[in-house]
Amino acid sequence: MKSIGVIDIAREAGVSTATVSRVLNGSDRVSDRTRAHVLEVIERLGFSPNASASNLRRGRSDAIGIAVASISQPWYVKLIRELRRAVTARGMTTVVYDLEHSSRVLIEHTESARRLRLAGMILATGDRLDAANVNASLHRLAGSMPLVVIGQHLDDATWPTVYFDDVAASEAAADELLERRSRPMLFLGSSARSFLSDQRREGVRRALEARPNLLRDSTFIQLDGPMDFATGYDEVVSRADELRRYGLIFCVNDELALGALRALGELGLRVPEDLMVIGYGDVDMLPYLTPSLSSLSGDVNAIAGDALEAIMVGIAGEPVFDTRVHSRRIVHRESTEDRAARPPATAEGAARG
Amino acid sequence: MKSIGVIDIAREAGVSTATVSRVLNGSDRVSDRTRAHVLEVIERLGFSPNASASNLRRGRSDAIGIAVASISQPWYVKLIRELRRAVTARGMTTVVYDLEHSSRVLIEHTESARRLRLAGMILATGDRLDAANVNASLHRLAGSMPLVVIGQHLDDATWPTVYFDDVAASEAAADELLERRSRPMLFLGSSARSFLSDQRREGVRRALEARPNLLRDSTFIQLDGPMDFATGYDEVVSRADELRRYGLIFCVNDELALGALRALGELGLRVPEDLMVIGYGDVDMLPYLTPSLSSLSGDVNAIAGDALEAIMVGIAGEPVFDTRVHSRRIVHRESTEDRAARPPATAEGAARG
DNA sequence: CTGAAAGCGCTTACAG
DNA sequence: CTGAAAGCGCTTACAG
Repeated sequence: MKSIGVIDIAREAGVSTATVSRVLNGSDRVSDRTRAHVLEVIERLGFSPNASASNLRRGRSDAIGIAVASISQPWYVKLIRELRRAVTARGMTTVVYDLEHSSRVLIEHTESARRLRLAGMILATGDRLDAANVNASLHRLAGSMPLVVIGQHLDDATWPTVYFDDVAASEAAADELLERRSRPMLFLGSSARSFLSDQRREGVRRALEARPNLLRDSTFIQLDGPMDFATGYDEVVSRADELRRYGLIFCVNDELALGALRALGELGLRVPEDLMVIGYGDVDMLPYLTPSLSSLSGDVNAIAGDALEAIMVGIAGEPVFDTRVHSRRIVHRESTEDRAARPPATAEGAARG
Repeated sequence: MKSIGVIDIAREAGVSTATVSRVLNGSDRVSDRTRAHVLEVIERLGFSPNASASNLRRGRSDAIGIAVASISQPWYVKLIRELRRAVTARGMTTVVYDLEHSSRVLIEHTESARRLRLAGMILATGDRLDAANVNASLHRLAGSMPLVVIGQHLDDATWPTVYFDDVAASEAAADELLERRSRPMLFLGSSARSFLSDQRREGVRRALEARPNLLRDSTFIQLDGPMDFATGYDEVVSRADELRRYGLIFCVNDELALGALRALGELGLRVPEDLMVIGYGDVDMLPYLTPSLSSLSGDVNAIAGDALEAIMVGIAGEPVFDTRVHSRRIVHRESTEDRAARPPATAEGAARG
């Protein structure tokens, strides 16, 4: 079936295609009477303007790309939704890209975004972007459209960056927990592929550096595979013999922490009495675990607001800020409670964390 | 900056734009020598073909839309990834739409898909699609491109449908659990807005119908808000006084079940000794909870395979099957274990469920 | 194997 | 406020 175009609408309405186009685009250079008539015809014929033709003629798309490290991580889903809400409110649209933590997929998506001539791209990932092929793709992308990166600053970036200071957040959190319990730590999950996990480890290391005897007996585990529930579980179970050396397990994300929690339970170790556990990201389910999990939380809306401002200013062709840094806060729940024995479970209202 | 086009490539390579286009599209009507030369120029100038121009001229996009009820639910994320993998392997691309469980967003996205002249749309949701405005959008969409719906069959559907038989799955599961523990049930989460939750309740109801005395003392809770961790928690806490009446809490999704689990723990009720708990969806984290959560599992790949076949056949313009039905299986973990006292936690290897 | 030229469906500067 | 016409950057039927 041949689909309906502006020509069909123009003929049916007895006007020119220029007028149809003006109605479609909300131009005020159309009389109310003409506009109403044209809209009626559009509605009646079920006309939907061809976005390719429109974008081609205009020389740009009205869509902003949102690429995130993984849509299976709740923080990124919140970010996508907040950005979509804000972008839609400005009359533009969004295209979502799930990078699946894969540099191959990242490169595929950046090429796709270039072909689509998107209005701009917001890229949010903690995975390293400095591999040669990824870096080249990013620079090519930034040469085609405004780009904003959320999560990490690259030395050779020509684009604005918004991120959390995870070194400071980790150091502050580790410091606070070491004050409470002066014991060695097990750090779970730095990775050569993840920029953020490096930052998080670095912060913890700094806190331990001020306590050399604890640093000596602490362990930093590097993970090369996925950092998910199974890995958190496996890593803890495989270290069953040495766990009593530590006072805290510090995980680079909440998934690892949840897996660790399960493993500790199976091993008969109590949380927080024997070992405290803390994660990163503060996903929604943490208050509902038993024990509820503490985590380092980062405000989605603050980041989304900055990214949106940067991309809009960039689209307008104006100069954009270079870098914006946000801070995280620690959210204490049962897994880092300072207690010798568990209080009555209902007392804390932990589910309202 | 004016971006590079086929004309620039043609001039630089000393060929016509027709030849450049043939190289871009992998036509075999180009000599190897010419092809290599043109590709070199494309690479050197960093040329990226304008998708709008290409789509406009071809009259179609090579992108398939994938719209899911919510990207915060892991099953849908798996579906998206499996579909993307398969679509990419066929040389096409995907566009992801997150419906956020909102009919308004669904309508926005279907209109957007029509404007983009997508090659086809795969829509996966358990939310009701029979409201007048949603239904009209779907029929308009199906009039514009091949459509496949995953999750529910509508009587007036003109498109193929793939779904799980959740009535049968719920009935079988409830039956099995009632055999083990002949006690009334608390069913959590049917909703006027969710087709799937209706199906799931219906299956449970049928299993109870064969046991009238249990049916009489069972309770079916309708939820109008979100069906998330907080709701599962709140609903159980607010029924603290009556919980001992029940032998099982049957939840329409895993999120509710997790919230319920936490609430039961706070109330001092043991799972599964006092109450069994089962969810729906079998998300990855369930084996790592304490106790690990039982759930009804559905195979993503089988559904994705059928949906992909249907959309591809539809794009080819050939007749497509009407309906394909898949079955779910129950995955037993600690929360439905038949036991009087908890065995040693390490015994079961639950984390490998 | 290659090129000249038409045309996909819109939008917009220009003229009235 | 409205219309005639050019043109966005590709692809493809046609001719050679």
